[in-house]
Amino acid sequence: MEDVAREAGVSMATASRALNNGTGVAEATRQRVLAAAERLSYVVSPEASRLAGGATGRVAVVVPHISRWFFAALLEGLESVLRAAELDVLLYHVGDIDDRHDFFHRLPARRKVDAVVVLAFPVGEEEQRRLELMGVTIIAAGGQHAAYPNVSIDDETAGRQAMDHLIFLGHRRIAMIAAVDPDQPGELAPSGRSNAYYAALCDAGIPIDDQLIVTVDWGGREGADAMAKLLSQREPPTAVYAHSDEVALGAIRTLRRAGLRIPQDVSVIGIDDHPLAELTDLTTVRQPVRQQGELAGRMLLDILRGEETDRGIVVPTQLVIRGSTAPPRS
Amino acid sequence: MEDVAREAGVSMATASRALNNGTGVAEATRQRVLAAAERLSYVVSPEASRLAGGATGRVAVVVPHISRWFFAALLEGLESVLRAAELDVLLYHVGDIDDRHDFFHRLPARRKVDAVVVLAFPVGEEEQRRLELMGVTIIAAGGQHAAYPNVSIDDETAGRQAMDHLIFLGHRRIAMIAAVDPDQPGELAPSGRSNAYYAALCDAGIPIDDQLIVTVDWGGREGADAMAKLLSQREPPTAVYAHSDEVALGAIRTLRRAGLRIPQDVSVIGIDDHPLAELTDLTTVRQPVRQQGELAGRMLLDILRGEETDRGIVVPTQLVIRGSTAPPRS
DNA sequence: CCTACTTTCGGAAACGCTTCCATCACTTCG
DNA sequence: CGAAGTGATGGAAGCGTTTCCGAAAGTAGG
Repeated sequence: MEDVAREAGVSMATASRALNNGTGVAEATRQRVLAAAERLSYVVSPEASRLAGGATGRVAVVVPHISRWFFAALLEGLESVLRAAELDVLLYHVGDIDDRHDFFHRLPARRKVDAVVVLAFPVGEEEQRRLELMGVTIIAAGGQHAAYPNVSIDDETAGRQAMDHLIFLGHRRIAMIAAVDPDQPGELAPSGRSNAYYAALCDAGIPIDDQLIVTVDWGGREGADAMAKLLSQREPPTAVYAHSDEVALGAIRTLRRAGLRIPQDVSVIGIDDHPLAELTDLTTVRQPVRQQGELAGRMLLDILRGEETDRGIVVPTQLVIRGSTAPPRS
Repeated sequence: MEDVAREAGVSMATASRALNNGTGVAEATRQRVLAAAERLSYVVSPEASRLAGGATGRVAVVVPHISRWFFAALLEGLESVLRAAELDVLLYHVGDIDDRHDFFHRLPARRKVDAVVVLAFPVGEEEQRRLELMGVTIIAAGGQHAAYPNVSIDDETAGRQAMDHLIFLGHRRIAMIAAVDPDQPGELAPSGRSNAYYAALCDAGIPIDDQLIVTVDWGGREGADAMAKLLSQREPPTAVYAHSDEVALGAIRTLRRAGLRIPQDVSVIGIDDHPLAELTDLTTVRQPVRQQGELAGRMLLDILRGEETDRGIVVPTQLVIRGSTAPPRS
């Protein structure tokens, strides 16, 4: 930086101010400094900057399951805008509850980041307070947490879109395969996707049959198992509403093995619009995942800059009708 | 740290040495310092440490496509061991060639990491030299780059396992859908998976028909298109060897739409053993993806510690026979 | 008992930046 | 025309470590 200052003919103090968009620097001077920095292809040392009281230029992203498409896509979107803003992304995978505790226990002590973005999993009150107390910004994406700024879909609306489609087609015996994340207890409160099931059925005047509701751990194989359970009943459903595409795909596999045709014998609908949903001709409710990541990134940028911003964005979902749903055989 | 030094009754210099496993510190003194640090729950400031010449405790992971299962799984494995070793993971998504150039252009200037792990994509000679020159360790995972330490599968062997299975079943008219990454040109050299096709056919005395080879961009939809192209020929194949499961899944979708049954009319085999391969009953060649990430992490740790280590691990692949392959109709 | 080493440890100088405070050249108003 | 602002700039003190170098203390050999 010394070189830059000299090149621009100013002091280090001024150079620093210019580089950090600080106030009290004549526009002309700033341009001169910026030009000099460019010429010398200079970049501030984050270490020194942070040490001297500046920002780290780093944000931590906490994600429960990297290898699941949903999280990866969210991450991809987030990373793209963060990187464009010259921020570095620190990745933290918190698989189970222990990891999670560990993360929230450690990070604060080190103060390595300016902010943390939590991808689609609940953060306890205490954990949140702990972070906020030390001035780390925190935002969420892909899950609804009224507690802090976040962007997500409206799970209940998405669920309704799926359920209403099934009901509109004429189905009355509709099963639900609810998925929960085994590693992330806490949000066991009734999820929006489940509520949608009850509400839709209620509005349509269809009685609720507990037998038609199966709750499993999140995943394709689990979805397959759930479907098997559903098929073992006296009066199997004519349609299945799965909380996610992966689960739906699992259900379809079981149905196929059972010799049932889709959608002639049983209709199946999922949520997410996983890339493979298109390939497998699965009807689903699309949510713009990458976009949620991007929006979260922009929101974070705004907050970091101290600008006003929406503290709760809900992105729309949309029914995508493909070949896995049809009216029930009459 | 000052507090710790005082608490232990030594100077800061000694405290620092003790904390960093440096030499020239009496064992008793070291224990005293460590105890004091523990008592005060002290952790070194990474910023200050780095600024003064220590290591950053950070490693950059460069990945071309976060949201593809393969890369995400690799990343997950890598992250797990790196994190266990107290290293932080900086994530860099380099989508296209520009990003990539940008990355290699910028990172060195910042010196923010101790090492960089390149996930499954080629790095140019010059780029490599640039990194090595400045003392950043570099290793690769998920792709074969003899240039530096790496862990991967043997693509040719994997391809042979797939092809040999098809040939063993009696297929002679076998198509190949080769996949290339549109964003990462450079490795256009014949891939191991393609070589396997030629070699297997050659060994079996089956003539090669160029019409049966289609090269497409990587992806399910592209696989579907490729299959359509294959089906538009006078004499379509009885089996399809796809370079990856996603491509295979795309091919299957086209086959289904064309009213062809799998595996009775056409056999399809992929490579990777994507989680959805199991759900869709796709025969494939499994490669341990997460494990490759973990091995790469360990290898990096060894190198960083200055220990001897294998500089080229090849993990085995394995044929997984499911329902998408069968002998051809005679 | 003295000299020449070998260990162990403390002093202090970086490391590259931010920011408080003082300085200085102008404006502006009475 | 002078006093009181106002905005731009420079000087210098940290920020929390690591590491070079010299000093002190202990060991061994002569």
